Parts: sequence; structure tokens; C-alpha cells
Amino acid sequence: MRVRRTPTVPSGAAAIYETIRAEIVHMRLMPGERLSENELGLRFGTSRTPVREAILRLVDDGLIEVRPQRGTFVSRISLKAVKRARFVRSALELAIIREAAERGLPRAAIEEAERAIADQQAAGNDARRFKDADDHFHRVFADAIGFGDLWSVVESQKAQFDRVRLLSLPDVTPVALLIGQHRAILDAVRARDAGTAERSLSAHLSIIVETATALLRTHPDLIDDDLNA
Amino acid sequence: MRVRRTPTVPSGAAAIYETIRAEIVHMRLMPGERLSENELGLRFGTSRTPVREAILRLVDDGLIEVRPQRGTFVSRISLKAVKRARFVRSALELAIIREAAERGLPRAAIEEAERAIADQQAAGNDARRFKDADDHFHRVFADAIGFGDLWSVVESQKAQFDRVRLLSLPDVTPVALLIGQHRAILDAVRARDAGTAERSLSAHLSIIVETATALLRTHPDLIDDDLNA
DNA sequence: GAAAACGAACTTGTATACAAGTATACGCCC
DNA sequence: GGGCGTATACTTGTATACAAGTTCGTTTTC
Repeated sequence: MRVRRTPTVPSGAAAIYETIRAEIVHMRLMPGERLSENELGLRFGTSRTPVREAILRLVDDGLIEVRPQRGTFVSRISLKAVKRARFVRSALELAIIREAAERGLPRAAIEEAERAIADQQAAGNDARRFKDADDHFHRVFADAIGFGDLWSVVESQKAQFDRVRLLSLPDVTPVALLIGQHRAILDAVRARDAGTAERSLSAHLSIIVETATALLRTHPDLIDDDLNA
Repeated sequence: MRVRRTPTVPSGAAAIYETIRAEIVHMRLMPGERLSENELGLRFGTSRTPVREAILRLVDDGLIEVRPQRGTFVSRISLKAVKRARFVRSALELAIIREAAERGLPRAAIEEAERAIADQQAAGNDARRFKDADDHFHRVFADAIGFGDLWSVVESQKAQFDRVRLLSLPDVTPVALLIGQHRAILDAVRARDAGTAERSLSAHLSIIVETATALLRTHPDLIDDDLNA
């Protein structure tokens, strides 16, 4: 367990970045919402400078938009970005799962994945806890196949539709189905069955697109329908 | 053809970023070389502020390392980073090629790929021109399958071993072999043969690892042998 | 002569000041 | 009352000033 040096109001550009990023991903800062470098500086007890550095990184992440001399805004959920992010994540995680199934995983990794599934079953209707456990499950494989820090790459894409997941859980997405798919993926990796593992994961990841387009009806103000733009 | 507003000494954070990035990737700034925010500011005719913003982005790209209060340095070529980047790029481009082969490509894209191969044949021993044509070939597929800007994702990974390619061309890497592989890939996509396309691309991308480890012997000062660290 | 300690000149990180541009609100004119 | 114009209060982008820390050279002392 990592200990934060400053429990409530962390300062320093890196800490500010993490804080704002988490607030966007967890929808405490809503898509389209306006931000102010000055206000954020006041809130974190710093000047604009470290706030600005954090914002610039979030722009690269596609989570914030800066319109010069006009304002800084939390990015709306872009269907185009979701589509691209899903393709990238899917390609990456399918390769990871195939590698895991072909080469096999250490026992510790298997057990960690089991724990993640158990956490998910225990999460019930706590959307955030469910999401954290879901992340944990996927992360186990990325970390275990020995190609270095692959999770950060997945994460950079994932941010684009984490918000979709939070909006949709548990109303739209059938929670039991997701858990069942995780179980199928893990069992296939255990059995060293790469083909089945890939098919299970593929089905698992394809849900997000349907979810996003479904949300377009319920939350049109939060979503940028830019697919045919 | 895009026209740069300022031909020789572009200013503004974004332009500075592009300039420094290109100089690192093209090995005009050597791995391990020390940089100074002040000097760069003088060179671009700006203050440290926009230089700093550019540097922060390059840190995210893994091309620059900043050691607080100690200095800013061009990252050495990390074998670990090369291994990870190759995995990511491979996963992504294989998915792209499969998609292209299964769904087919518009005629314009096919012709553009043909042109890229011709450029490569014409490049001869001009390593930089060869590399640009190589990039162009790969980019055609990323742009053509309709999942948005996938090339920028490939590019962010590619930067890690573009320097390896430049170091190795044409001494280590057999140029004719690379061109032949491009031809095989394009022919397979044309024939809508996803399996062959994938196998050809896979062979094409796997060369980089052997190349990097080979360079470890000839350029030990530029390469960080951190695989077993 | 050698070693240790001090100091000056760098480094990056942050705070503040200024410049250029935009939106809004208020007042004036019709 | 409605519309237009101006002024003011914002915004981000850049420049400069300050703070804290590291490195390296010099000087002093033994």
C-alpha cells in the first residue's frame, strides 16, 4: 500500500495531475465543465504554474481541452475517441492475453486475478469499487507477461471510456455478465487455451461501444456525437 | 503539403516540442546529452516557460529525463523500453493489418502504399529518407481503416526505437529484406489474406529486437542495458 | 602535498508580473 | 423598449523573479 505524503490537498505538479485526472475519470468533474487555472491554484495552494503543467498533461491524455484566451474545459465524451481507444485497447489486451495463455502465468498472478474477481462479486452496486476491481483484473495480465509497464499504455486509452463505464454501471451494463466473462477469460488462460481466451476477452471489450451509443440517448449533453463529423 | 509559418526557428511551445523531438529522433541530439532550459530558451528566442512545456511532453514520451536540480538529459536507448514498445506496436499494427486485410482498403490507400515502397527503393543509402518512406508505408494502413488517428499511438511507441533504426541503417539491417517484407505485406492485404499479412508484418517487426541487441556491442555508450535490472 | 571545507555558479521548481485576446455587462443612443 | 458600442473583468500564453538544491572549483588548513 502506497502512502500519500499529503493526505487531503496534495501539491506539486505531479500530484495535481493525479488529483484532477481522478476527478475527471470519476465524474466529479463533469464533461464540458469549465476549469480555471487560477481557481485550481487557489484550491491546491499553489500558483498557476504547477496547475498549468498538470493541465497540459491532461490535454495530451485527451481529458481536457484548452481554447486559448477562452477557457479550459473538461473534454466531453467523444464517440470517435471511444471508438479509437477501444480498438487500441482491444488490440493490446488481446495480444497480452494470448501471450499469457501461450506462455502461462506464475501462480501468484493467477491468484491475484482470482482475488480481483472475488472483489468484483463483493462490490455489489458500488460502481467505483466494481470499476477498481475490474481494472485490477485486467492489470494482472498486463503486468505478468514480462514486457514491462504495459498497463500504463492500456490506462492511457482506458481513460477515454472509464467515464462511459461509470455512467452505465449498474443501470445499463449487466454486471453479472461482466463477471462471468472475467471468469471465462481466467479459466481459458489457466487451461492455456489462447483461442478461447481471446474470444472471451474480445466479447468482453466489445460491450463498451454498445454502451456508449446507448448513453448517447440518456446523456446527450455529456457526449460528443462526432462519429460522422 | 503543410506549410510551416516560421521556416527556420519556430517558437511557441508546440513548435519547440516538435523541433526538439525531431532532433532527438534523428540523433542530432545524442542519447545521454545534456540539455539546458536556459540555452534552449536563448536558441528559440523565448523564455524558459515554453521550453519547459515542451520538455515536459518529451518526458512523457520517454525521450527526455529530468533529474530535479541536477539537469535535463536526452534519454539513452533503453532496451527495456524498446522491448515494451515493440510489443505494443506489434500488437497494434497486427490488429490494423488484419482489419485492413479482412475489410479491404480503398484504392487510394493501396496506391499510396505502392508509392511508399517505390520511395524506399529510390532512397538508396539515405537513411533518413528510407526511414521516412518506411513510416509512410506503415502509416497508410493506420489511417485507412477508419478508426481515427491510430498513427499517433504507433508513433508514440515508435519513437523509442526510431533511434535504433537510424543507428543501424544501412550497416546492420538488410535494406532489401525490409523492402521485400513491405511488398509481401501489401500483396497479402491486396489479396485479402489476413493470415499471410499478419505473418509478414510479424516477421518485419521482429527484426528490431535483434538489431537493438546487436547495437549494444557497437554503441554501448548510447544504450542502457536494463533488461535484467 | 593532500584533504577537507567553503563558496560561487549552475540546475530545475515555483511564484509573480505582464501581454494579448475574448466574453460579458452596462450604458448610451435611436 | 431595442440595439449597438464601449469598457471592464475575465481567460490563457509568455516573460521574469525568486527559492531550494547540486556540482564543481578554489581556498584554506593540516
